[in-house]
Amino acid sequence: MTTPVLDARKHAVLEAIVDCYNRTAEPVSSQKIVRDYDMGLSAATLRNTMADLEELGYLTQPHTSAGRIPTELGYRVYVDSLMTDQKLSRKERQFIRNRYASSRRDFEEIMEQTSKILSAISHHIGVVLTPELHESILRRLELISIDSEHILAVLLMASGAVKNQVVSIPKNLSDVELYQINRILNEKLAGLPLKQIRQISQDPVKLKAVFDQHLSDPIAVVTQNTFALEQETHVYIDGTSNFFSHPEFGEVQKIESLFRVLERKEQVADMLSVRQEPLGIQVLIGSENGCEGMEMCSIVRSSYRARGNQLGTIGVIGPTRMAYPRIVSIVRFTSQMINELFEESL
Amino acid sequence: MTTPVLDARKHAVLEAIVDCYNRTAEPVSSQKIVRDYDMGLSAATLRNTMADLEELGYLTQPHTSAGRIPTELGYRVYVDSLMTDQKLSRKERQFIRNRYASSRRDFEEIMEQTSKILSAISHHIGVVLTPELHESILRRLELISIDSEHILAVLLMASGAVKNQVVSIPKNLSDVELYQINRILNEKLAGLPLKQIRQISQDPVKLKAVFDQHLSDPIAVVTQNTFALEQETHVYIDGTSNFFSHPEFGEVQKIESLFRVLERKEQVADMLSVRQEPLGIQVLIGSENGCEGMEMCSIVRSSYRARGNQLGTIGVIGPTRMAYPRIVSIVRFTSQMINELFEESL
DNA sequence: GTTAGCATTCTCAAGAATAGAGTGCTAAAA
DNA sequence: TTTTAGCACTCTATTCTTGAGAATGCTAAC
Repeated sequence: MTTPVLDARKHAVLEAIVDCYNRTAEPVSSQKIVRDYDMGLSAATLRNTMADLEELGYLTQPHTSAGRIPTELGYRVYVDSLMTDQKLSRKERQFIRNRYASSRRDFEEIMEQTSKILSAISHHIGVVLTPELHESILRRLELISIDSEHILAVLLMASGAVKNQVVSIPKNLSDVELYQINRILNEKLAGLPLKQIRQISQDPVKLKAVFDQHLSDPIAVVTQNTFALEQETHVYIDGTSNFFSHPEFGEVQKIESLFRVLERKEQVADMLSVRQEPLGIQVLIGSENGCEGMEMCSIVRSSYRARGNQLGTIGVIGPTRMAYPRIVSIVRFTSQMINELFEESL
Repeated sequence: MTTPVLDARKHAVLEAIVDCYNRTAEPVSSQKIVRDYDMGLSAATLRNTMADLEELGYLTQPHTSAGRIPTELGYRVYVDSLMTDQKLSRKERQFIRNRYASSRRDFEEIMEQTSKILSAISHHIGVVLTPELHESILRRLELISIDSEHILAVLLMASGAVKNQVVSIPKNLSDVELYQINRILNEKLAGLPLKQIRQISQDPVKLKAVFDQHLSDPIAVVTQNTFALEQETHVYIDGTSNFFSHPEFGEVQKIESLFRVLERKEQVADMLSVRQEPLGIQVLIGSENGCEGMEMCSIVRSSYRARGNQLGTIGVIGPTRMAYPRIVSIVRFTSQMINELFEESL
């Protein structure tokens, strides 16, 4: 990371402007800084500095006779090198802990609670992505008879996730046979990632190799139908209506484009999902999220580790003008909490 | 039902106004009716009739020199006795059938698809409520070991719904014991409604009566923990962003109150759920839904029959100014489709 | 290098003027 | 008795103007 070519004063002014704008949602004037921040400089001097910062691309003006607001680049510098860590208060940490403590400990409940907690404490949108089903490791499989043509396959993942799948079966499969198949499948497939199981199930050669002398027609069919799963990530979203309280979304069309995106869960998953860097906090500012209609939103996200080292993502979506230090702390603390929850319980 | 005290002309005028307002979203003037509807009356005569209808409470004016719009009472009359059935076109029926045909046939998928279909074809919000878990009948129960302290209980309902529940168990329960318990629970409890099972599980006397000589401490504990379910209805909502296209929601605060309600699934469930009249279409106009913040919305709902006679609800939420005949047809046809799906498949 | 002062630019809110839509009423026609 | 034409009246929505206020950039002094 290259240090931005900004002297101490420019840093200080940029920080003040970001801070002030985040609080007021109004363009920041030189006067305002003189009054609210003790910089030991006159308004005229600040104006000069602000003009410099604008020329460098860190600030912009809505119109000639208005104050300045940070550009995306300005926020970038702020987030990368200016802002100071702001720990959550004891009260806030306790709030999060309590919410988790008072809910059940199963996978789904943790996911759902997390999105609720994130939105409740950040006052923005809380999002949780489950680990990709394909990457998940099968821990145990249970086949339950429904009728003569269908069974319910219950896939219990190492991550703690449970996936139900209705599967068509060859007719006239007796309970005993089903039980046998169930036993063999567990024996041969438990412990493998779903992706791999799927490859096996679709390749007769591999099937033969894995199941050896146990392989039979019914086993092949059941295996194939059970693991014909789509790529799948569950997306939990909460707090969407928090966006109505932000003044920058006072016009319907701005909020409309946002909501249209949020309704497409795949798009949300795309924005949030962490592929390259596995751990730690990431901040996507404005158009960096690469999603049309979300240019005025920033995302703070972090991966978490479910059981079996499965990686999922949590995140907060808010307006570009968000209190980054605070939101970063919230996301960091919450992802740690999830990691702990998965380690200790279940 | 009492026939409203309206002569033929008043009926015709009211119908024309409702129809016109629903298309244009603008107050309807006497001129407009003369031009668009062939009533054989002059504007002046229409004005007299409209004044009468206003006095009777069926119409209102936004301001003195504006046209008329229907009141809730006006819509009520229109829906109850004026509007004519409008069958879905072959194309629309085919659209719905195709959507169902190209999706899996399991319970969850049907529920989710239905909310999507409803919103896609109505251009409003599609909602689906699953049958209440408490009313559902247990078809089969499967206990799957997770670790020494937890099992996963899979409840397969007669309706086709599946409920997963992580259950704490007494330590050191062997696989064989678990299997035994599983067998006995199925033997004794399958076929009973969850509500009843819950009562049994919490009452030592009833437990003893049901399980007879099979009753043991582990069985009592597992039963109790497995069926300690909350009252639960799943709510599937789709198409919320359709609301942005309606001109009456041009201001943020109007749409805000709506979205705040939609985020509370319990409130949506309350509005939709049909308690008294079990079958058929119901139309709730404006404030009739009894939900604060939803006064400008109407609801068209219908119950459906899942397997085992479990009743759920589907519905469409749209602005009070909606095309009632069309929406009613959509909801009616879709609920029939679901009934068929549950009868034939799975 | 910093600051005070000032002309300049632009927005926003309030007021005034105007056009247009639609009504209710009255008196005539059917 | 019912219907209709005509017209005065009311209210909205749009446009334009105006003035106040906020903030700036620039210049000249400190």
